[in-house]
Amino acid sequence: MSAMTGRCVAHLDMDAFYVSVELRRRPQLRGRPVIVAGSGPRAVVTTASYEARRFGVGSAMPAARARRLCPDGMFLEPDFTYYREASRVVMGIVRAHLETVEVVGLDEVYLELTGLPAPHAAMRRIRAEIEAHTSLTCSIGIGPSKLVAKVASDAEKPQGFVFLSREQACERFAQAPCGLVPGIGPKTAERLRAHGLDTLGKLAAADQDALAARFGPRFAVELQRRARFEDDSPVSEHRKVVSESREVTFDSDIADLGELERILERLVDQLCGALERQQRRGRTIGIKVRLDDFSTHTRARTLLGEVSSAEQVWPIARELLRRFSPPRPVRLIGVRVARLDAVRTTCEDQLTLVV
DNA sequence: TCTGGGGTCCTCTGTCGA
DNA sequence: TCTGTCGACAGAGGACCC
Repeated sequence: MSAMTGRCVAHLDMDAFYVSVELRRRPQLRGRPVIVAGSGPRAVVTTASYEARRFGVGSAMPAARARRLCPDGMFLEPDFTYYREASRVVMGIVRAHLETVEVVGLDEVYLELTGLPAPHAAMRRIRAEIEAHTSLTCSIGIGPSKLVAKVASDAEKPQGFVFLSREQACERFAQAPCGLVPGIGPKTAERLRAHGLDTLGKLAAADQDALAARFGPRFAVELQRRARFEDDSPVSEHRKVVSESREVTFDSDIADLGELERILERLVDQLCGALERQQRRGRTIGIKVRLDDFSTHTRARTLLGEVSSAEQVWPIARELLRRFSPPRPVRLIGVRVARLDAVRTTCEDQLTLVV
């Protein structure tokens, strides 16, 4: 626990979650390289078992590439209904032990432990209970902030249990690439590398003014704070859902506007059906179009009042598409309703409602 | 061999009214 | 009355996350 502030946060991250859930109902696959990925020509890998990762297979990789890297791998179609149910059980166990939990996706959660008499023991109990009830394992990181806890939980996967102070995190990851830290993605890491900042230690020690000149004053401060593992963001149970969308990538590109309109109308129906079931309404209607050169274009219109029905959304979405008039074949089309009213608030609600 | 789906947040730019 | 500026919004693009 941090001596100065007394703050204590845990990050609990399920190990190869989707694959592990699949292995419960297909135990004969244990020990084999298992890859959860879509089956279409443009599918990507959702999760790979640790055995598959040894072949170089990783999340977000095109499934076609994964098949080449790991031809004997067992490829499974994602079954999100099944994963959501498993997640609900895990999160139920966590909530039974602790009050302040922030669910991030199906397989990870931040926990506020500040004030607990024995936070480490509490986390070991939670982990044991999850494993006993679900046969699923997780990794746990504990630190004085969400940032330290998150990086600590990743450090010794699977089944890790890592406790670090901020200072220990700085020391342990000083030689690590900047992209280790959440919020520094591939693009930013590459830009940093181009300026000689290839490790978190170098970024943490970089000259603030020089950094600001290259990345802008605000982003520079944020980058350096992350490199120094400085973070005081709260574990917040209530996250406002501000938009909802549906999109689809085609197996092959589509140039015909009439066909695009028919597909967009189906997406509008799906989205509006979900919104109406949730009794949610929004003021901004948007479309998204990805062309065959992978450039992404969005068009949006904000209305005076809130809407949710397909009868209201579809004419606007259609007009946005017609006005954009895709100049090249289209590989993805999507529709979005944003500036949603504030009915549903927590991530958990969102996860359970979308089923 | 290209690159999902569903989100959030940030930045830049243009517009408009005070 | 003219001009500049400031803030709020909206739209678009992009980075990032799971």
